[in-house]
This record gives sequence, C-alpha cells and structure tokens, in this order.
Amino acid sequence: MRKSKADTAETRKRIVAVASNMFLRRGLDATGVADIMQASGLTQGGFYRHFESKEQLIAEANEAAFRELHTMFERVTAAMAPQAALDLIVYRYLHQMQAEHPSRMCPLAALSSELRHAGPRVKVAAAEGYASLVRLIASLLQRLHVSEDAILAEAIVLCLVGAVSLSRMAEDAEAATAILGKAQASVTAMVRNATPVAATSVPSECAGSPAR
Amino acid sequence: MRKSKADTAETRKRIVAVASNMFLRRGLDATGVADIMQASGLTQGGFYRHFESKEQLIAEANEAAFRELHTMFERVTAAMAPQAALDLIVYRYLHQMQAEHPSRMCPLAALSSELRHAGPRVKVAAAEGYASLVRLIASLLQRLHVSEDAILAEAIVLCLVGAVSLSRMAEDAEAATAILGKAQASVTAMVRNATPVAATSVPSECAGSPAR
DNA sequence: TGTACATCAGTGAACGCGCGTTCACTGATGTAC
DNA sequence: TGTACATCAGTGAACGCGCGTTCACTGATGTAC
Repeated sequence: MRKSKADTAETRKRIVAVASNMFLRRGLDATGVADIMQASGLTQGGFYRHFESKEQLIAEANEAAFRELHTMFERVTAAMAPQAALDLIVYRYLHQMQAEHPSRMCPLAALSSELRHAGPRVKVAAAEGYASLVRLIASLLQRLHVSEDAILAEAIVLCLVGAVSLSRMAEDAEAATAILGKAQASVTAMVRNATPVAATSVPSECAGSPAR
Repeated sequence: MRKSKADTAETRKRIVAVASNMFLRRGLDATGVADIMQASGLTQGGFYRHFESKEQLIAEANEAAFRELHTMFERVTAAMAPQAALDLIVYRYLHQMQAEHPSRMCPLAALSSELRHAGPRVKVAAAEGYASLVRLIASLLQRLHVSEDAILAEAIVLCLVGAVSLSRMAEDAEAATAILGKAQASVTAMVRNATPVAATSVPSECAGSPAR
C-alpha cells in the first residue's frame, strides 16, 4: 500500500493539523497517538513512518499552531486601523475556544501548564510565539501613540493568556463567558487609561467594534 | 502496625501537605501515588487507608493550597497600608516559585491547563480561589480610592496568573525572571494609571516597597 | 518503453512499561466484658 | 484493672489497563537496467 510522494506529504500534513487541533482542545497527555491516527483516517501503526516519536509530533503541531495563529492575525487585521485591529485581536484571542467555528487556538493558553513538561524545542517555540504576540500588539499600540507601548503590550498578552487559561477551567460555559467578558473590559480599560487624549480623539482611528 | 487515632490524623495531614507541594511543582499527572507516599515516608499500599482515590487527594490538596495561600496573604498584610499590601501580594504571587524558600503556590498558575481535566470538586475550588484572590485585591484598591476597583482587580489577577504560568514554561531561569519583572512593571503601571492623584499623593498610604 | 526488484506507506497485532488500585498479611491500638 | 478479641494503619507484591513503540507483513510506487 505504498503511496506516492505527494500523497505521503499530504498525509503527514494532515496528521500534524489533526494533532494540533486535538492537542489544543484535549491536552497533550489526554490525546493519544492512536486517537490522532484514527481521526486522521489511519491506524496507529503507520504513525512511525512519519514521525520519530509523539514528542516530535507535539513539537511540530505546536509550531504549526503558533504559525497559523500569527498568520491569521496578520491577515485579518492587515487593512485595519490600529484601534480596530487591537479590538479584533483581543476579541479573537479571548474567544478562541468559544465560537462555533473556533478561530485558531493559542498553545500558551490552551496548554499552559502542560508545556512545562515538554521538550526544549517546544519551549523555544512557545517563547517565540509569546514574543511575537507581544510584538504584534506593541506595534499597534505604537500606532495609537501609547507612550509605554512595550510594557502595556506585555500586560495585555498576560491578561489574555490568563483569561483564556482560567476560562477553560471554569465549571460551566457561563462562568467562562463571564471571565472572558471581564478580561475584555480590563484590556479596554488598560488601553484607555494609557492612551493620550490626542490620539483617542481622532474618530477615524477608534471607530468600530470588533468585526466577526 | 495499627496507629493511634492522633497518629493516623497526622499522617493523613502530612500526605495532603506533601501531595500539595508535589502536585504544584511537578503537575498532577507527573506525580504518582507511589511518589507521594514515598515522600511521606510510607509505602504506596497504605494510600487507600486514607483516600478513596488519587482524585480525592487532588481535590483535598488543591483546597489546602488555596486555603494556605489566602491565609498567608491575609496574615502577612494584616497591619499594612493598602499600597504596601498590594505590592507585597503582587511580589509574593509572582515569585511563588522563584524563592529559595518559596512561598505558598497557587494552583491557578501552577496547574492551569491540568485543572481542566480535573473533577468538578477541583473546579469549584479553583473558581472560589480565583474569586477570593480578586476580592482581596479589589478591597485593597478600594482603600486606595481606585474608581474601577473591581475591573482592575480582575485585570491584575489575570496578569499575575498569566505571568507565573508563562514564566514556568520558560526555557531558562533568566527568561522566567524577565517575564516576572515585566509583569510586576505592568501591574504597577496599571495601578498608577487608575489611581486618582488625590490618593497617590498621600504619603502614609503609599510608602514602602515590598517587604520580604 | 518495458521488466524486475527494492522501497516504503500503511495495517493490525503484540510488546513493555508505568501507574492506579487491590489484596493477603502483620501487629499495634482500641474496645467489650 | 485486666484479658480476649476485633479493628485497622501500614507493608509489599500483584493485577490490569492504557499508551507509546515495535514488528512482520502487504502491495503499490519508484527505480535501475
């Protein structure tokens, strides 16, 4: 049952994509190799034709998740004014699990404490993913003429990660939504308090609530 | 080898304390029943004389952790001015893992994503622990005459949880310290931006950096 | 271009290890008389 | 207060299950001639 090179490459990509989704939703330990292979339409025996170990797949799946999250943010906010872009990113990040068609998920929030036990490659990816998120938000804050943009960007990302992390351990959906709503209000307040009046009074920069 | 009632109760407490520490440091799955019993000076067979299951111990260990964290914060800040108390809580929370003699750790930050897979009892404790942290900080902010004290308290706790969570998945100690430092700066900035001038200018309320 | 052989993606079963849980047993504690 | 028996904390070994990994095998693809 040997497959062509193109088929093989496609299968590999599919496994990574499926694994990424399952890892982010259920967790690293809770997602078995057999589960992933079955969800990919294969049997577990074939796994080791594509990967050396589960750890390697974890690394690749996480890197893919960070890459896609970042790409999605850049694509969606490309033509937006900074305030609208910031609002949208905050909205999307906070609702990464909630939506019927969930957007890309973030390993930092979804896997937080599980990443501690992961190998160095995963940790490097996590550190880079974090830094890239902070950079993205800092650049938007800079365009909004916020003075302490770097430190505020850090604070916003910490809030976002903390909020999603906490919302996912909530007992029920209502409690989760409550946490996310408060987080959104918190971030909004943080930006408002730090934004100079000159910038906030420019209507074209601040119009619009987050688009879906 | 039957023990007296007093001995039995003491042993039970010891197991919970040891387990609490190990769970918070290594994680729930990574800490086995045999590990806990060995660290408690017992053999694994005796475990089920004290607990119905590992899950029950997880629940009790978490509840103990939240209780002790809260008690510690209340005891340490009892006689303090609100600004100093806030600074100390932020400092202690952020450095819960760093110190040579680490202070009480918080399950929200230490176990974040692992708590999702835990049973309802654990989740209820987590929600209560979170609410109690927010309440504690909100009351300090109120004494500092911060207008939006509830929403700011929430933001601070989210930042704290996010920061510790992220610092624990850092590659090395320096990266971890960097995150914690930025988090402290973030929280300080958030409080400063939200504090009315009238309150910040009262020296007796604001004196002092965090005591150890 | 056609043929013969090597390669290797995928299958399904088995292996081996770790870990939560159970169990027969021991002997000191608690209790009934 | 003393004695005989039941209780039960603690031991050490074994059980059973899940899961990552390995393996013999199949048959289509790729390649050498």
